[in-house]
Amino acid sequence: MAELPKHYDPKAIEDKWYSWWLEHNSFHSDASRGGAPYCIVIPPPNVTGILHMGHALNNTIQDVLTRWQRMCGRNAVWVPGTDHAGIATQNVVERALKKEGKGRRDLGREKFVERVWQWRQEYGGTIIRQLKKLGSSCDWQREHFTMDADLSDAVAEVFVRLYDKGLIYRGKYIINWCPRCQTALSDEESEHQDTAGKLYHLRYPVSGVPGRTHIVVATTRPETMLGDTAVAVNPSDERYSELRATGKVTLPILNRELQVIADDYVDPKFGTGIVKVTPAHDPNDFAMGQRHSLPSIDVMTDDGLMSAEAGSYAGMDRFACRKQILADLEAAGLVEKIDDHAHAVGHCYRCHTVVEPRLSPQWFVRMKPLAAPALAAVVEGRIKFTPDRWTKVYTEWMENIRDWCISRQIWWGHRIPVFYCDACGHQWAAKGQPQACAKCGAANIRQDEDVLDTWFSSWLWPFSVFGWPQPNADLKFYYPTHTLVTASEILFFWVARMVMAGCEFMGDIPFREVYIHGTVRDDIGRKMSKSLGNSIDPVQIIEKYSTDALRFSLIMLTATGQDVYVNEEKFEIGRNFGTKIWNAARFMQMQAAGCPGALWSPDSANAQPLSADDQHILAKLNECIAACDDNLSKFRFNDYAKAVYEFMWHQFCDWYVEYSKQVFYGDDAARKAVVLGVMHHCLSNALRLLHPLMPFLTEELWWGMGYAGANIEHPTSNIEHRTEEKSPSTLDPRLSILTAPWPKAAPAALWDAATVAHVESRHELIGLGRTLRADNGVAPGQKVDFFIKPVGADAVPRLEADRVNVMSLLKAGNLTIDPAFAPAQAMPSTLTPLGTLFMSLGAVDVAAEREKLAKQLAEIERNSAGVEAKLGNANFVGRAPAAVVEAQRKLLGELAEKRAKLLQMIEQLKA
RNA sequence: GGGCGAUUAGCUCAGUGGUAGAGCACCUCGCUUACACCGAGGCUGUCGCAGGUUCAAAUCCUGCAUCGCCCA
Repeated sequence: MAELPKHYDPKAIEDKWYSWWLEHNSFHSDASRGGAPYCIVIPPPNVTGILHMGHALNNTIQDVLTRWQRMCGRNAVWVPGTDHAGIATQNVVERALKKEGKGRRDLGREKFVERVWQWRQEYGGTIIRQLKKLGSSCDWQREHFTMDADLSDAVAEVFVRLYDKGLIYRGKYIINWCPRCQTALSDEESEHQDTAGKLYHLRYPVSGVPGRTHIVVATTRPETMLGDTAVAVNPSDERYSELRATGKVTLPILNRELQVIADDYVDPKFGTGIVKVTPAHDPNDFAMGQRHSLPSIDVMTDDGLMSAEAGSYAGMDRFACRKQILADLEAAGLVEKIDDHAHAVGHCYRCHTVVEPRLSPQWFVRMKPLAAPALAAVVEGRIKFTPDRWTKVYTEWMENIRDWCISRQIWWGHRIPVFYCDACGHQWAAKGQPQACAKCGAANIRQDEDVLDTWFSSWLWPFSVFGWPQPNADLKFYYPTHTLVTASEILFFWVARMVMAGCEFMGDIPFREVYIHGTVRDDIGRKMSKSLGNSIDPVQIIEKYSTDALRFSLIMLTATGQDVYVNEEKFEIGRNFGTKIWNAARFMQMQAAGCPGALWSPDSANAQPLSADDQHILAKLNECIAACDDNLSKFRFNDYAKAVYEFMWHQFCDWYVEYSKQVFYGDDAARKAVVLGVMHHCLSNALRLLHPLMPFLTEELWWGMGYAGANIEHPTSNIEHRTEEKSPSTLDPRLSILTAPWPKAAPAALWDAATVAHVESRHELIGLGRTLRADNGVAPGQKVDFFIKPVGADAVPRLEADRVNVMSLLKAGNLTIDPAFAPAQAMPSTLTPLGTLFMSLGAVDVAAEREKLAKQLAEIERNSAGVEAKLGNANFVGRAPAAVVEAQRKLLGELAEKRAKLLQMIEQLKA
């Protein structure tokens, strides 16, 4: 039996187990296996993406849930895949083309799309490889891509259905235009950023109103004035009644006459109460334009330059034009003033270029009818959000839903399945490639040039991955899925729309619960981003600290639904914990040689009596199991992680392993077998509890400690570590910890509550004794004598039973337990729940000891006074619950007792 | 402008009505035969501010401040 290295070395081990799992397709779920399904579909990462901390957190959580449910016996599946990220991917390939001196139009649509596919074959697998590195137990046999044939079929099916239902329409509306990507964006894809801009107050010349030479309008985008077709005032605003009646307003520079309209939209209290109206470049102005039949003049081109409509500014960049127009207006004395003005400016979510609100013909989905059932699903509680506050965000968005612009002027994506007949003008939507007009039969047809928003395929993900629209067993078994795990950023983009699609096309919700986790930030709270250079690469963390460490640390730090602040050193938490467990296992392995024969197990509980410490650790294990179940079911992942950490590190290693040394270093073979058996029981349970978080270390030890046998409660005594020297390919995959049963609470008959409480008190006594040592400068290795004056005679037997433990952990040379003990000389002492503890020292600093005790006495008297005041308050005694009053009375009694003892101890110091 | 969240130990955060907690950092001591990626001990808080409800408030209510996010 080779001794294990002191430090756990994850490198070889993590790759080894992941390959082993893959080799046996261990993550695969089959509907035909039946059972209770548990299903998660991954938020498909962008195919151009590389793993960042947000992914690491998101996918660790999904993996924790999947592994947990799998161990609980559910038929669990986690469906992975990527989305085709239309704009982002097209951008990447266009950039590559540019290096060759070419543009996409040089290639033509067909060749370009081919080129994108080629790119995806070569580079599109990065994020998937990284998800594997993260230990994700995805069913890789079910990996999907939104551009795959079957998922594309689902997209076409959905489009045609909505089109035929009249829920898809094409029209000219104000949309968000990205001049760099040269495509329309949905409202959600335009990210508003607070920008310190200017509010320009411009004078427009007026004639026909006595005493008025001009009006003043304010705008943040002066270049759009070239598209003004009116000015507007509030109908109730008397200041401008004359202007409306007889005034003529002229647009400066272009000298176009502007209509003067009255509209309730105008706020008379804002600015001068008069606004310029540019129907082609502002959504509100567009609406006013519709109401007043105003002409719309688009003064820009697709690439953000000024168009021919901009007169002499034609061909200028929009921001250069802004400067020039201001200069020209200034020269003409038409700038009244310029104020600083903070406002939110839309930016393209893919390239961060300033978005231009612009009139453009696009395809839209009518959302109101789709939103109604999706809203009801959440309001009626069929879908639950965690944290709950997102419910409100969701419902408010649904209630104020706006139509969804789904067309994009790019080539990479699902082409809109709408066809036009040049012969008869018929327009229709169809799946596949029709050869002739559906109406007149003419062959002269063409397909719409635009492609669909990527989210138009993602919103179908929870059922398209199961083969919809083809009816099949998978769809029936796995849908609705169970849990959706995502960050808040895509609540509207994706989550809300999936609910709509599920309700519309499946007639049922897509998932039952949505867990929304926080954003990963750097340690001063900034979002991690490449441009800030503050991102921590999870792959590098894995290299340095291991996957298990990354996962554990990340989860440990993530309070439910709150943002996570990370810096590199925080990943030491997970690494150190892994090493701690590794060494505990190593310790057990070392003791195993001295313990031949049958070990204790819960089934053989009657064969050997359990000591107080055995009972205590078993009770703690039970608490830990309960805490894990409770916290996991409430998405409190950090509390789940803490529960295992606390049990393994503090209860198991700090106390139980320390106590056990006295047994192992002695010669009571029966006791050894009990203690080692209890340890195996604890470790085998803890490994299983920890497996969802640290899949690799736990699998390694599962086999290494011999738990992977048929009966995990009876590990063989010849524990053998199967590390590098044994190829896992010889191992039976059915025995993997992956499907080992999730721990269940043990029968409470294994321990006695009073005994467990006593052990807690003993822990406290030992802690206080160690403080005595430290306070009095006793070196850690030095043995000193201790004396306990127990609280009562009945405590004596228990303390006698504790003698070995107390002596070893206090490094006591001698321990005297005596209810009548009175120190013959000055001794440092302290009150413990089990009695007064004295420490023998040659020379005692009486003054210091007295000062310490006096401090304690003062504290107790202060507390007593507080409690007495409470109990003296008739209102408290009368109105507080009886149990609370009783507790205070008891407390007062205890304080009085302590006080008496302290006084006695101070008295004894004088001796 | 509207909404949401945060404000507790130097840092990151738990704690939702009954005598303030964890991890990390820091300080002291110790390489004791599982582990220095360790062990033992210690220090640190008028729980953002101001009112209110209550016998009792970090916790509930109101207002304010600061920071962050979302939506206009």
